Amino acid sequence: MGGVTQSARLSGADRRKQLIGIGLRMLTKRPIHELPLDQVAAEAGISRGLLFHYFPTKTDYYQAVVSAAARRLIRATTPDPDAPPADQLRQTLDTFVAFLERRRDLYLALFRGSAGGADYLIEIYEQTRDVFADRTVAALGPIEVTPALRLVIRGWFSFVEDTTLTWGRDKPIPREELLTLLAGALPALITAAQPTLAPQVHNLFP
Amino acid sequence: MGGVTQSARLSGADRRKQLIGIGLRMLTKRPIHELPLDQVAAEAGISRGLLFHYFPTKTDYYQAVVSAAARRLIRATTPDPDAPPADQLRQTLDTFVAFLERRRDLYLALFRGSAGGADYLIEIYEQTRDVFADRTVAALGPIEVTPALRLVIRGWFSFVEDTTLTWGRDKPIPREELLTLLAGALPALITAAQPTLAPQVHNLFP
DNA sequence: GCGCGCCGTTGAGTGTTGCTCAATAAGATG
DNA sequence: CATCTTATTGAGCAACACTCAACGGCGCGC
Repeated sequence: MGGVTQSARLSGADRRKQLIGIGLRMLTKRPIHELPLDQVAAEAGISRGLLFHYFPTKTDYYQAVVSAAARRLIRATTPDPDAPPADQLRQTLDTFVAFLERRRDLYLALFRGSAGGADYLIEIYEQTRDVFADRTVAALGPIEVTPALRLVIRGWFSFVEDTTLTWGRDKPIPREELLTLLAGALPALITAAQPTLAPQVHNLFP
Repeated sequence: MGGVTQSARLSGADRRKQLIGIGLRMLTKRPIHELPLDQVAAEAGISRGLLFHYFPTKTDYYQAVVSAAARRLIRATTPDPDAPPADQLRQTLDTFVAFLERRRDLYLALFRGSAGGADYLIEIYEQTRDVFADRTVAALGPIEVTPALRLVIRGWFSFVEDTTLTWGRDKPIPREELLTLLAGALPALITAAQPTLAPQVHNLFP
């Protein structure tokens, strides 16, 4: 099983990183309420008491781990800021699908699973989605963001997230076709919601 | 607060129903790991021991409650079997939105965020979605269900679910407009995924 | 009406787990 | 070397999930 390394004295920051890393790994396999903090401490080679020194409650620890996962996701999907907006959106989509392929269990356990849980988890999930929504709006160029459009953009993210996760189970179509489908869905949805925007949006993905 | 009724001797089936009903109510307010089974027992006016007689583990109890919620959702959105397929889909959509409006917390707590995604919960969620996917396929009439189409239909459900939940927070557009948007999204997505189906699908919602 | 067994019900008891706290030891600073 | 900071420990507590042996009301056969 896990490498129960006898650990030397670490700096606070390093110890936190180590503990969060362990959580990132272990919470991918079991849900939070099935993970005793004793096991985390054992894995890190420290006493229970020290764990509580860094994370006063189990909730604090969990929150820190989920936040770390969110940061990873955002970092992994950050597009090249010098590329044209449409390309940036393409990149985000592509890297997002790649992330979900590689870290499927982590994503399911840490985001999807916690999205309906406690408030502090919903908060993290919402913030993450806001980042993607903002990137999408940026890619659309200078158009008025009506409430309906904002709704559709967030909904499109859900569509992308869920379709990719479902696709990842047995990959019933080629990856390229999936990406085309996901990309094509955005102008389709926007047009359905606001037909006046159709012309501006149709050449989003040439 | 809760009516701690001193309860008489009940039949097994009735006691189960009562306990599940209590779970349905209490789990809407706090997540499962913050709900001691003592409180459930107290609310029902029985001893802890009896609770474990009906549900051997806390997981068993939780699973039973989530299943019950899923059955409620499916029952509440079942369309009139004698109506034409397109009407049935309209009905499902309308009642689904109504359900999410009325039982928002319950839906969020028991489906969207079920405790870090244990397998038995994902299973229930998947089965529920399958029901909606099947209803949608039925409404489309006799067309070949390709893998891509199946993906899009599931994805549409996610779009509907999430958009409605987001909309429910501050209702930035009128309810009717939301329904039109959600309904219009299905043919739009299908067309985006499979242009050959466009003609058959465009008069889905007259 | 009477014994008898079934089953809903209880309450005390147990091991694990989240969390506290006072005391220790290792490194940095003067 | 003295002192101050801080990472670290381990004992101890309370809450909770879960067990188990015994009780008691109800229906059944006789």
